[in-house]
Amino acid sequence: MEKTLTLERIAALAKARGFVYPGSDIYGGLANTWDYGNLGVELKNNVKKAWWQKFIMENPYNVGVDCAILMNPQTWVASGHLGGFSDPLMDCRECHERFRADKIIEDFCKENDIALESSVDALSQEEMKHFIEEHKVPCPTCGKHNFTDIRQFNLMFKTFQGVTEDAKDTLYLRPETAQGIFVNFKNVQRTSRKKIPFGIGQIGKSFRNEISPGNFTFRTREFEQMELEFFCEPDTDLEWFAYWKEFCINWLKSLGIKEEEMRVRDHDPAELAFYSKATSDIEFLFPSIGWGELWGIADRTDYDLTQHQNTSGQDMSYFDDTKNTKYVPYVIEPSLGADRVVLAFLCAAYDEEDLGDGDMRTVLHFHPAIAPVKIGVLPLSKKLGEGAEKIFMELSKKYNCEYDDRGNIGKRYRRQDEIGTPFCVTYDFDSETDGCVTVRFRDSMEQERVKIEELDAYFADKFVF
RNA sequence: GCGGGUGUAGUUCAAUGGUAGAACACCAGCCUUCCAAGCUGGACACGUGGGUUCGAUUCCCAUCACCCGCUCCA
Repeated sequence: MEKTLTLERIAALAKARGFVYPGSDIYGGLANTWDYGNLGVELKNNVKKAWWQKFIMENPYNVGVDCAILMNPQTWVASGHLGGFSDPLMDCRECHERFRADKIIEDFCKENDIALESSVDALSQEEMKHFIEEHKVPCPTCGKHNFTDIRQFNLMFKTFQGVTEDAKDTLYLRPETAQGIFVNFKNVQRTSRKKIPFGIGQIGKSFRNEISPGNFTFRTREFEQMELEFFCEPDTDLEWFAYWKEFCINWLKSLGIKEEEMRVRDHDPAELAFYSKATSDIEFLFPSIGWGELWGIADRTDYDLTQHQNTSGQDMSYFDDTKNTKYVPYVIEPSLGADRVVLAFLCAAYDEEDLGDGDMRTVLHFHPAIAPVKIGVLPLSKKLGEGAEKIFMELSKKYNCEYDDRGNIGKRYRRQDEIGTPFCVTYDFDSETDGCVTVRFRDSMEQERVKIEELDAYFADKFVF
């Protein structure tokens, strides 16, 4: 079973079968935008549904929200995105490589034992530029000293509200869904009557002006997140951190991600974002890319709520009436990229099976719960259309089905295999008299006879997870 | 963003300074009827915009997109 699967092959299949197309195709495209096609939208919706089901619907702690993408800019002042969500970049004019000014200074100081009065992060752009000129800091790659000016690269998309493009009307597209949850913490707590610990989940689009997106849908500037902000008592945060880490891993496993395809990577203290006390990434082994982050689980402490409390002047604390104490809750945030995890499921499902004698089939072994098409309904012959159509109409009320009467039956099975349809129902000449159909399984290629009137009950438990 | 490469049907590949061919896929009809590649017919392409030229898919420039590398990634 040795084969080198590449992202390119996945992207090719995705485009050919209607999972994902390049965005704005007829205008020559727009870099790193992708559109989900007829099958892709089903797959993605199923994945989102599966997340919502386990994290919100079935979960005793959590409730959901759906917040606006545009928010009062004060939100980003409080969250730190307006000040800190940018990198000071400069290029070497000699070798054309690009560096982060703060990184270069940091490394230079370490190497030459120079002690800065304050941390590099505290330096302004001017001061960094000045430092680099004064010390004739060399380019780490070519050793020369000929840099461009420092340019700030803010990762937030800017836009304008109203008709005039005035600075005071500047808005930002949210770079994460989390802040919508934080600003609504009091609202949701009150209306849901939840007691701590409890969580608020959200699925929605976010936008980041990444310097270099790429690798198919792995990193795009517009992407969808599935985030949970779980509020708990201070000092219980590390327990909940472990709890949710386990919960997320189990969710992935239950939908067919194998243990050897994922790993957990704990950030070391130096790597932690300023708001975080602990962070673990669940990574997936992508073809071409290698290990890539799927799910970031962060202990955000009381950072966000405190920031909003200070910036807005609103009380963000919670009163625990069993213990008669008041505190700003701590937050555990498992944040999952929807497009990323869809890509992971696509990669994990992809298989090319050698059936011997040069016969090969491409199969997507999706878990039935996320398969875009649940059941293929196939009349053995076109002449059997009437009976098959009736079954299709009936099953379509509950499941996304596909009806196909073109070409021979073997070809149609292969076609369904290639888009990951777990079951095919074949209506044949005997069906007319015995009232049974053949149910054929994608993974084993085996089949069994089922009474037409029992199909409903037969499929009832096939798509749960 | 920088350096290098590539751009012809949906896909994989031809050819050409003067009507762009094929295979697979697709559609219609016939045959067959439970695991792809039977017969007949059909639709579909020179990424975009300029320039040179009597004439450009072919030569030149720009642009866009993709691939590889560097960089970056809350």
